[in-house]
Amino acid sequence: MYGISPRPWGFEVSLVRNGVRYARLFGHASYGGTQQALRRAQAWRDSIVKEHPPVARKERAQALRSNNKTGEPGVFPRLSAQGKPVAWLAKTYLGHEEILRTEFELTDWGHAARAQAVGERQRQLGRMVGLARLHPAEEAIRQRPPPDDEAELPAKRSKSEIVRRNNTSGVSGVQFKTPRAGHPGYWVAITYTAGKGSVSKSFSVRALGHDVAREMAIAERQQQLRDKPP
DNA sequence: GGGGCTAAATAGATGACATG
DNA sequence: CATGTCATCTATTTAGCCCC
Repeated sequence: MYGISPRPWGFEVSLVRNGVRYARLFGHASYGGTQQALRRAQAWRDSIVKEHPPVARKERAQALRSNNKTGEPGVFPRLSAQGKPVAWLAKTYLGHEEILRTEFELTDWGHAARAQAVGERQRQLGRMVGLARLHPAEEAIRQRPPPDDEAELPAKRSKSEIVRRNNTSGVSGVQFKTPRAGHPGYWVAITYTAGKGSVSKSFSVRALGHDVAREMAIAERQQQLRDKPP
């Protein structure tokens, strides 16, 4: 479930690479069930992970932080109580149990101490290996070959195909209405197009009968979807 | 000459809000 | 109501620094 958060309506995938967020939603209504939505979410998550491997640790360690004063990451002076530099040092974090550190005292090196530290820092970086470890699951995902039954998953359904929980007709965009008590009612087909409002057509039960009106409304809805601009 | 604490940066997880 | 976007919280990594 790495990078995937369960939602009441399905799953959300959200990953960040180099400051860019890659996020996508996989609702079970859109993807034909919880299992299929999860499979899709995982496939997409895997593709993002493979497309955007993390930076090399070595590279990341070179980034200058805002509190850096020397202009060289990992290189800084050791100051005396009076605030005067007494030595320059190079420090690099290789791992919890291995932190490299070398000091170049001014008494030994004079003005060359700083340059020595810069050079030493470069040598230290040479020992830093691997990619930034973002999450234990990352490596496994990058190795894993894509599943071969990917194509068998149902295609994403458009919003207009989704039958909502409160739908009474079994067909999205088709509903039965009774304007007032005693009225035989009518079937309506309605389709919404973003920015353009919606078109609708009604089919009277009094004129057509219940079943015919319903069938015609369903047919009308399908026609509306065919006419609908993208 | 280190040991160890801490701040800064980054990214995953999660909740709030928006939209059709 | 279902889906989409954004903000915020939290965990991890590691440079910078203090102090013995």
